Amino acid sequence: MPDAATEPAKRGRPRRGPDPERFREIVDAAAEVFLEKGYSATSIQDISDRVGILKGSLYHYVRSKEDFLYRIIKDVYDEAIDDIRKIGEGEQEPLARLAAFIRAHVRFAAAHLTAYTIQLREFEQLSAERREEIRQGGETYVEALQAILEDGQAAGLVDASLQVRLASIIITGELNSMTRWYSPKGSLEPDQLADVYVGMVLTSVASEAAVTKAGGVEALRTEFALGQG
Amino acid sequence: MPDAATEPAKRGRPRRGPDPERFREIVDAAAEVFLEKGYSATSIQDISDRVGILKGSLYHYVRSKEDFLYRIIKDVYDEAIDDIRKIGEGEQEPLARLAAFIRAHVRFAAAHLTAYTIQLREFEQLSAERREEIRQGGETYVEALQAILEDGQAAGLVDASLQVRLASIIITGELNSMTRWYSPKGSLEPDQLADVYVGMVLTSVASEAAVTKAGGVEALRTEFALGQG
Amino acid sequence: MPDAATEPAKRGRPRRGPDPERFREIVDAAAEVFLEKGYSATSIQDISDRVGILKGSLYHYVRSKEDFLYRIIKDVYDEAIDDIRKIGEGEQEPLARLAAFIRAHVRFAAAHLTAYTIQLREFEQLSAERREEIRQGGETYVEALQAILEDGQAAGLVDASLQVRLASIIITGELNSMTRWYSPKGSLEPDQLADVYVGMVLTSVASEAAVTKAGGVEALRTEFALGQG
Amino acid sequence: MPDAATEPAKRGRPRRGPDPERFREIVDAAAEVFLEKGYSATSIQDISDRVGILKGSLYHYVRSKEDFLYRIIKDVYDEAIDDIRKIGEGEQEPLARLAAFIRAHVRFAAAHLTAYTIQLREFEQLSAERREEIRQGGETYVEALQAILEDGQAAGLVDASLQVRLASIIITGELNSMTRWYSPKGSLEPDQLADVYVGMVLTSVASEAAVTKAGGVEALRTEFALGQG
DNA sequence: CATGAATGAGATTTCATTCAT
DNA sequence: CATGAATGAAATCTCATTCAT
Repeated sequence: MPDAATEPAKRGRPRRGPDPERFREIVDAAAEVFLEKGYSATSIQDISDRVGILKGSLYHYVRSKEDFLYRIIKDVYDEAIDDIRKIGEGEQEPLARLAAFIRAHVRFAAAHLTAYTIQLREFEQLSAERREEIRQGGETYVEALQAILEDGQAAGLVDASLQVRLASIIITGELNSMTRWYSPKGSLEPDQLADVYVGMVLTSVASEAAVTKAGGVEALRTEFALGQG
Repeated sequence: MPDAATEPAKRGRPRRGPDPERFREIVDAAAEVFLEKGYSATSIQDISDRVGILKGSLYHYVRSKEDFLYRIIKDVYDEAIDDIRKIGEGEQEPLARLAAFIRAHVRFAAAHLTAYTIQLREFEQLSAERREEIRQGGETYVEALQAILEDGQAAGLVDASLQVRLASIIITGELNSMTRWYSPKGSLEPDQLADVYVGMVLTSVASEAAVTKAGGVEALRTEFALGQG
Repeated sequence: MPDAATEPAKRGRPRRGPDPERFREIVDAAAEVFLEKGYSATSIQDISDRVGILKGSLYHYVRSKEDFLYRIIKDVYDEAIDDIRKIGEGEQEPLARLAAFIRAHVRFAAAHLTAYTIQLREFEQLSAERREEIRQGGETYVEALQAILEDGQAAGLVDASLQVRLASIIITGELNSMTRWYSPKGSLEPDQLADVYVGMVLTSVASEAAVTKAGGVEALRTEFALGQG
Repeated sequence: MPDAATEPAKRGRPRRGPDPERFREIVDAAAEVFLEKGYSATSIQDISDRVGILKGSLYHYVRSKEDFLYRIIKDVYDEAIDDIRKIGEGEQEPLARLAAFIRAHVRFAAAHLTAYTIQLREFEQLSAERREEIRQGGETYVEALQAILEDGQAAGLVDASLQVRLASIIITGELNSMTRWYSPKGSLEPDQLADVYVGMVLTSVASEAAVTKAGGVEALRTEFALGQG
């Protein structure tokens, strides 16, 4: 995976590549502006203003405006994929795994709020080839969720009549929608938000047996909570 | 609400403005393109190409590109507000009202998929004044939802420990996220989707009492379903 | 031969196409500047200045700077090909055909001096696809010349030991080089120049027999001359 | 001839300038690229890529892009002038001198193909001062040729009715056009090509007397040939 | 010598908008 | 109403050149 596509401005032979810290600084500036104005409505000028550099100078780091978007999205995407893989490696119980999945997602989205939001909003603005390349990343959130729900059904803990694929899509949308309003500057900590999500999602799919086992819906709703932040 | 801004090209002589059908046709074309490419990434050319007209000609119908966006959003927004007002006027029982609210939302979003999606995605691209003007429309979805949930808590049917404001935001996001994947061309009918949403949302907020009353979570999950479409 | 490639700015459906006279005016202006400064050294600004228009306005007529070059070259090329085809349709005698070919070439180059010069100089600046497309035009000057010389050898009028292919290339270069210095503003008429070319080229390839038949080299050198202009 | 302009980076301290071999290497790289893409279409990047160096580094050798062009052209030009001077110093007979001139030209062009081609094509891209400076080099090819032809007419060996100035220009164009197709990689040796040129050019200007003296055109055409290479 | 960051100017192209016909 | 030419501003990108390290 040499990823030559954005290896900033590698044309000829030499080039150790530019200072990676500076590069990150610049990509982060781009991300901020993309978040505020939207990718298409952002000009290269906007980015260079944010960095405090002339617009032409940005092309030291990147070959096109789209490269910025690509970098931002590729990076979160790769990390997100890693994250998914690790989830529930310990947990065997499906509802516990579901809870862990949700919490991981909320934490991740909160930790990479800017980039993750951009990925959700602007993915379609990437060129077809790059969209394809990134999508190959493998298993998606939806698929991972679906697998957990299926395990849950097999274990009798998830409502057997649930349309698992559809539910996964709905839950994913529910979780992702936090990017539309969540701010790290607010008083709501990621883990507190995760507690709420976990409670709502679990009860929205739990089987009768799961509810009973937990001692009722309200009990189930707090069973996997971390408590006050 | 004089709304002169987009009253298509009313200037100078006593003109009744252009053929309203043609106008709708053109605004719909604009909406299609905005949906496909995003507002900022759409050029006036793109729209005129879709209509089969030269770009200069569009200015007979509209005074600026933003007018298209405004028209599209204003129209759905107004209809949506009307819709909300009607909800549950009959229903007195909070969970029934919640179910009705959800169903109405799904139906509405499905019926106005393009415009509603654009409203969600591109609202921020409107000028500050127009955003302001539109927002004055009144009570939002979130507030309406919140009111229902509060009634539910008062009636002991919604989990008393639920953070109602937060839950309303989450549920709204969950419902709105259907615009990211739902297609009227698929085999899933709006009412079928609503059934699923209703089941998941209701159980995600229901109190112990509500569950018991319904005869268990699974029962509650289908209590307000319309059944097969 | 729809030739959509430069059909000026046809994006959507409609478009009868712009005023062809204005288009020609603009392409001619571009040709002038290309001739003076060279294609690569010419900016779109240079062209628009020459036309007396803003640079952006040029994109009404053309989709890229290269389109100008393409138009210029394609047009002369097509006419040149037509020209070649007609040559010597009457003449049966090889040396007469050779003389006619040379005269036609000189007249053509003089008549289309700007465009023909650009074609010779800047052909390589076209994109690979366009070069390919144009080359398909068919038989080239060199091939046409070669055919005439071969006929001449068969008839014993061209030196049998001549390397016909090589001679054709050399003669073509000799003829084309007039674009490097010829000016219609000078006192040398195209037909006078053609007389000189005809005399020099014919004697440079003539067989012993041809010379004898003409009554000597000097006689041969004037045999196909039109005389004073 | 102080020529400080490109005396590679001699400023400030007592420096002998950079390694001349490295300098030549770099200028040669520039020449290659100029030949392939044309001077104006070549970027400093292109050159530095070819050398395998970063573009900023080129400015250790040269003060501007034009300096490369100047170096290349100046060098061939100077050598070419030297070459002309030597021609025919031995030969007294005009046709022999003409043959020697042609052979020398072909050899020279073949030996310095890249630089000579660039000189022909890109001379006009030099600044006015540098063009002037170089032209002062003295007598040009055309003038040298013209002198030979005039001697030939005086000796009765060149067609008396020939417009000598015009013929010189034509022959020069004929010879120079070899740069448009000749390749040292092909099987045609410079001397073989020179044989052909000599034969064609001599018969194209020879007087009746010269032909008779040689024993016919065909004989004249091979009289000064070196034969198979 | 070479690097790599940056500059500043300019190149090509796009695009919303206007307007005479 | 529609056209098509044009505007004027801005957007993306290129590039020769400089310079501290």
